[in-house]
Amino acid sequence: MGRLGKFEIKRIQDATGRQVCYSKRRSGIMKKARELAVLCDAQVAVVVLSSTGKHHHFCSDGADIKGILNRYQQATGTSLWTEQYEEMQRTLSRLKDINRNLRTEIRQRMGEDLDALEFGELRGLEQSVDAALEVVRQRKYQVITRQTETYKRKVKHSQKVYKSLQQELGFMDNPAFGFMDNPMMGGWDGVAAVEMGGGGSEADMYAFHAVSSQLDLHGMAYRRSDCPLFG
Amino acid sequence: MGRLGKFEIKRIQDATGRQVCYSKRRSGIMKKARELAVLCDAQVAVVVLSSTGKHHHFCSDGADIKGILNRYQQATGTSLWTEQYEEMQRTLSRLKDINRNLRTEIRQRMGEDLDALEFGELRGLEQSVDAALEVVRQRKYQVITRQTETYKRKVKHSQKVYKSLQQELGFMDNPAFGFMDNPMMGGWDGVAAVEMGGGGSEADMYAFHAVSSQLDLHGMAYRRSDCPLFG
DNA sequence: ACCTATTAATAACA
DNA sequence: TTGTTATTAATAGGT
Repeated sequence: MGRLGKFEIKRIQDATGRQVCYSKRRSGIMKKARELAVLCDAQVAVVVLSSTGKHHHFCSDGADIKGILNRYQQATGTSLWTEQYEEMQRTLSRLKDINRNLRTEIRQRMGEDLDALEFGELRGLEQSVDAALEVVRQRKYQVITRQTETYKRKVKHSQKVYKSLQQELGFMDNPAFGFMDNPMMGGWDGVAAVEMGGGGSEADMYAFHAVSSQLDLHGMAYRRSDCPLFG
Repeated sequence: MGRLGKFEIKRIQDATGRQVCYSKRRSGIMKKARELAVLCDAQVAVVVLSSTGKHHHFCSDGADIKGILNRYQQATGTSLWTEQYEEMQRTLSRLKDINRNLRTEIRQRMGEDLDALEFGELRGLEQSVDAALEVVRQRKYQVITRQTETYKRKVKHSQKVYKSLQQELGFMDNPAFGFMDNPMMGGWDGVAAVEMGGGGSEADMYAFHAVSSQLDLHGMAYRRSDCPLFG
């Protein structure tokens, strides 16, 4: 159709001509799409992206592109995004399973939900918890020892600095500036006394926050019914 | 176009005529789509769903519908499925965070990775593990006690049955059929001896399988780069 | 499917 | 861009 007899379907070289052709044929195809949809009671979606970055689309009647494409992939089995989606669903439910199991293990290690365990499992759990307790105790004493030694070193250093200062300033013989020896009543033992003594309200101040606070899991559930694709 | 002068664009009532029209116009629009794509160097996607359940689509050059629609939603800001996808991504990474934290807690309760804990946290952990150990021990003894009592009852019952059988058969005075009292050397104490004694290879048979076997988490990582949509 | 009368689309031009 | 027009392309209805 057109003025001249011959007309090849190949990329139009002239940019202007190509642009004009794009405009006219685009409106043409959209019109055809609408006619097809109305005449034949079909759902039609057309998406066009020009090489210059413009975009246009047509979509039959009241439906939206999303809906048509959903029906399309449902009808064809073609996967536009369903595959992705379902793989993620699987990953999600695996993660949730793992989560549940991890929680069960933690509860059991805390002495809860033991009813499901056989005697042998209970025995194993006891041994494991016992061993862990020993390791934690060792670590605690290691930490307290290190802290105490650091403190001792600091005190020693302060003493040293203070004494050399005294010497420099010539106050060596004034007893009012003397440095008290062992100001906290014996370093390690002092801290150990705090740690051991007075089980009660003070002990609660050291509640195991750093770990248990990691358990905020509210709002995590991802239900399939939340997803419009599968509503 | 056609034989008659007038031609309204409205749903064709005759089913056969509608079907014929669908065929012809569908191929027509596909042809137009291809011509538009080639002549004007554009990307064109057409999806048609007939009312009878058939489906057809056209897609320019080498690109696939998925690609064109991706570019389309990128160009327009329209969200065909990106929103869904990103929400799931968020959920996934939340779950993975939670998972990591749960593992950390378990490891700490097993006496591993304690380096990150402050003294106060270590103290809390020790107390928690200690309390759990006590609960597990109690439960173990409860189970062993119940098992032992069940066993005792069974033995008593067997004895009873055996004795009444002896009476019925008139073998009361034959010492060869006497029932041994306490055949396993003292019920509860006997089982307790098994539980307590000989720490070594026997103890490993009761390894804590039921719990630690829940920790198979391989292949869980979901990397964003796995997704062609965002490749 | 194939024809063909007719209308619709559109290439070239303004 | 938009409009006009000569031509070809699409296609309704019939076979």
